[in-house]
Amino acid sequence: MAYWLIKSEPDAFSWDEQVANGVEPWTGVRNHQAKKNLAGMKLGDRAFFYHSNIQRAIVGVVEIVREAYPDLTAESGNWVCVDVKAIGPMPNPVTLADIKQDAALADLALVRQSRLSVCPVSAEHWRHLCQMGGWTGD
DNA sequence: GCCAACGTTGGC
DNA sequence: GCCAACGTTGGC
Repeated sequence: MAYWLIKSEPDAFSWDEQVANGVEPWTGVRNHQAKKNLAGMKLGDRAFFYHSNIQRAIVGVVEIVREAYPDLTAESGNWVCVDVKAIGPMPNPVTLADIKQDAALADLALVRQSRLSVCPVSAEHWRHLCQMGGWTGD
């Protein structure tokens, strides 16, 4: 199983909305590297749900429940989306400031490529971030 | 095919 | 609100 991190501006689509909706199509990605990451997602993969801009913190965990398929919100280009399902909130949201202070997370894609909205997360980083956030799920 | 100009994203 | 990073566009 692979791990990911997906970003959303809470003004546009928040964790609360994700929880309320349950399963949500993750549309609107218009960046080739992010698209490549979306296309690499497999059923059952987990992803951190990150609030950019205002809050800048990992606030929840989602699971990929449908692999990449055409993003119908795209007017042109072959963009894709996946469906994600809320698993649960991060007990203690892990802020970007926390992440940046941790040397073990220095090469996290989130830090190195701040503009990439869909990032891979290694298994070690995933465990580390779960520990920081008090996530006790699997 | 190069590069300057410009737009967008996201952190601060 | 500003700025850095980076992607895209268009002139040459």
